[in-house]
Amino acid sequence: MDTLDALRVFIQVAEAQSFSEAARRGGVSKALASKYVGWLEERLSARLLNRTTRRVSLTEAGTACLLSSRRLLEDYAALVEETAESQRSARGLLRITGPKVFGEDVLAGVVADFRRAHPRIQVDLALEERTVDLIGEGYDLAIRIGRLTDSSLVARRLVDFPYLICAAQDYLERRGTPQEPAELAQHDCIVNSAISPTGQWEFLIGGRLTQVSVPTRARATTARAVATLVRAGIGIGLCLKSTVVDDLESGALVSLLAPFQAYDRSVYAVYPHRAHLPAKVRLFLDHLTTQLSAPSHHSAH
Amino acid sequence: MDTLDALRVFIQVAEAQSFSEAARRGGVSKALASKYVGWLEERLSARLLNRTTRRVSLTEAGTACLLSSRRLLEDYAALVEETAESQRSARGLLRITGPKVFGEDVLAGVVADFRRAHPRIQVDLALEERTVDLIGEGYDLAIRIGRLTDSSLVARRLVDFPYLICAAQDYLERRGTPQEPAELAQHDCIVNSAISPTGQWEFLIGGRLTQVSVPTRARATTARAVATLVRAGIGIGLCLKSTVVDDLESGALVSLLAPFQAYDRSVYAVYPHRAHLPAKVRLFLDHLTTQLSAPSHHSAH
DNA sequence: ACTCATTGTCAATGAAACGTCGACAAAACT
DNA sequence: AGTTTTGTCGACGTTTCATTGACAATGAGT
Repeated sequence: MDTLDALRVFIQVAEAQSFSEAARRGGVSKALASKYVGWLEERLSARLLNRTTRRVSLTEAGTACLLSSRRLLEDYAALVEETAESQRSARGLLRITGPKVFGEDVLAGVVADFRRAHPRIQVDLALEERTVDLIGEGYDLAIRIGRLTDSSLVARRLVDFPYLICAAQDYLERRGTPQEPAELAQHDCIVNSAISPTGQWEFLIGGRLTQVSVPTRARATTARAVATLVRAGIGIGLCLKSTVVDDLESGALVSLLAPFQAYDRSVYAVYPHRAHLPAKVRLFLDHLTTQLSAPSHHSAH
Repeated sequence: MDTLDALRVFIQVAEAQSFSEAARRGGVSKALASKYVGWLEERLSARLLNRTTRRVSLTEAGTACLLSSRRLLEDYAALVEETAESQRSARGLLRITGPKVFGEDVLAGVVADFRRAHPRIQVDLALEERTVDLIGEGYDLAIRIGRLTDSSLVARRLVDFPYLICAAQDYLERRGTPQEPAELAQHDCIVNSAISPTGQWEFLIGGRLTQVSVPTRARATTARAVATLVRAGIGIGLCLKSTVVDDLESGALVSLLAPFQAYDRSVYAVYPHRAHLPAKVRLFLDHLTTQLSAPSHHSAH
């Protein structure tokens, strides 16, 4: 028995001066209208309407209640509207957190674009390596790269970053082709320091994810730089697929150790809950998705 | 599922920053608190609280909603208080209707007394012979004399006015004692024009209420005047018992036709409903009861 | 005065919630 | 690693819901 519904019915009855008429207008049975008013009267310990079978009139308490009720319902409507507005409107502060490198290389650009499209949404982009507590620190969205730990949060995969172990054809002719990760120890490797700061590569060996230390011949901080070094025949590199796909087709580069290859990163957007996503978050997610599927951004990281 | 209850729970959860804590304070199960908030969110199509199993924090929509909710609940409390006040307080306008003669003789005095006791209650005393429509015309109370027609209204008997057919001892010695109402035709009768304007008396004959026309020797407008005429031996009169009780004891007057006697009037207070009687009405009813049981008023009518 | 339609309420009834319990996974603390 | 506490979910028995039809009271139209 909802108090607000009861007030609504009471107002309608008072205005129509009739239970039957009010019931017809309000789409309820007259018995229910009677019950609602009776319930309200019981709750307020006051008779609101005097009624015979033919006539309905307000008591003094009813008159007072009628005025207050109208105001109260208006206030409630305002509450609903206000809440819906802050839910629906493309404004307010959008707090995003993400890893530093990806943030600087990609997110910053996306955010700048987004702000042009939605100038009334303030964006607060916090780039930190640690995994922040979304809810505890009040973030709307986190960008995470790699595999996610289970949690009560919702993750949406934005874009995949498939990697391949590659080497130039002439390098392999000179040094041979490794058949297992362990054989990399006899090779020269080119390490992307952004994703392998410790000089280790991830492999799937015997069904287990294993870190393998590789001899670092060269380092680079971007996927494109690594690809360039690999093409030059300096060594074997863990390459972002999109940067070397043409070389693989032409045969200049060769993919190695495919069965063991495990380093596949994806970019996830993580947010607190799926239902009733605020407009500002939804808009940014859409923006992020379209921007990241555009190939122009694949070069980074 | 009461919207206001849901808002209350939501506020408590937001303030306690915890469902469990809020549930403990509010005396509900934590499962229910969770449901209330969920229901509210569904209703507002907005997530109000972000929550993990350990932390609860307000969303932007939740912040907006929290402020509005507090105001709304305060307004509702004010509504309840206001209504209760207009119900409970000894003030406002009290509209009373009643018959003219009784009103002038008795009610006016009672009302004057009442106004001294409760100066903040305005009394509107409408004296009309017709039976007014309490509810249609917005009266709080009607004073009715005699038998009441059945209705949806509530009647409270305030005081009885028992009547007796009486004659003086010496009149009966001269003219004989009637044994049946029909024999009154051979007698002289004294009629109270206030209660028998057509010169008819009411008798119970053979179990049926019957109007009997009596020969009118004299008329008077008050019960006391009738009693005086009867004492003087002018004729037989329908006397208010309280005016002649002393004469009956002394033997100066004799009661006649007691088995047929039917004219017994009572004063009733009639009001729309029993439950939740407003204070002003209840106070006046109490006042009326005590004033009318005081013997000083029995003389009139 | 009599009929007749309409009013507000009540009792009965099947349907749909309500609120609690126990269980569960996630998270924080020891 | 073990333990406690958190928010949520599913299931269950109970309560309340909202409709229906019946009823007395009432007023309008003969």
